[in-house]
Amino acid sequence: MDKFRPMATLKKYTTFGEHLRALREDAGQTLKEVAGNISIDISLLAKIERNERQPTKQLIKAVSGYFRVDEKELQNEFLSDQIAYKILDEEADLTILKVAEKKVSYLKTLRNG
Amino acid sequence: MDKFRPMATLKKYTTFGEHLRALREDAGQTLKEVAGNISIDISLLAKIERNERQPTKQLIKAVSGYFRVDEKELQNEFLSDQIAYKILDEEADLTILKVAEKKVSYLKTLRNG
DNA sequence: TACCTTTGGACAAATTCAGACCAATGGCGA
DNA sequence: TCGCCATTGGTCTGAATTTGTCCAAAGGTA
Repeated sequence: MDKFRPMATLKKYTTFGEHLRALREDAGQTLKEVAGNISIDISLLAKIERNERQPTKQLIKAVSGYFRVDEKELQNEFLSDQIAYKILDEEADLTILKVAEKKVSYLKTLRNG
Repeated sequence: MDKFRPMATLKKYTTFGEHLRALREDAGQTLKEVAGNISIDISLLAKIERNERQPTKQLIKAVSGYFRVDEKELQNEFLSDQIAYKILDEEADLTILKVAEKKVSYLKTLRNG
């Protein structure tokens, strides 16, 4: 335990990959260590940390278990990433988020009768 | 012109497909007519109207041109659909939209320096 | 130099999905 | 009821996308 290492978890994460990397560095582990423990290719894990590959649900489950963090939280981190990147890709206006929110509510009430 | 037909455009659309269908019905045209004019399979157009297939950008451009509506508007309709469906699929909380919004803003400022 | 970690590229495997085709269903007028 | 036209439903495939693998290259440190 290095009590002087700044905790990356204090930082506000902007992406899933950054979050994952912070978890690993806070634990003071290498890519090889983590990859070995969750049975994944080192290079793939590195790419996921750099957001060059998307994590599968399986991987999110594995890393949240391994680092003892809430799985749902990581899922949300990833999901909000996807939405943000899509909006940037399409150069869409942020107002569509409000539209999407209304659609969700509406579609939910439809399903529940 | 049937001045007594209720204009579906007065309705609040919930999905891209509904919007597209309303445009067609307001114009009083059949699937065959529209599909023929924009060179697309009838069945495919029907599925898109029922949200069983996703429109390509090409198709969005074609129909917005054909019905003389703003292309960007239809693109946004589709994009917000995608986001809404994703949230429903993943059973995610609506709060991730706020997170996504912040991520977009942050990533934008990064790109612009 | 030797060693360990991370990054990068190329490729194979797997997945995903629009689009095509045709059969089946539905509605409506004669 | 029959015939016609519009819509829907099911299956399949070609193509694009993307994960995951492997290995080489780069970077850092003692």
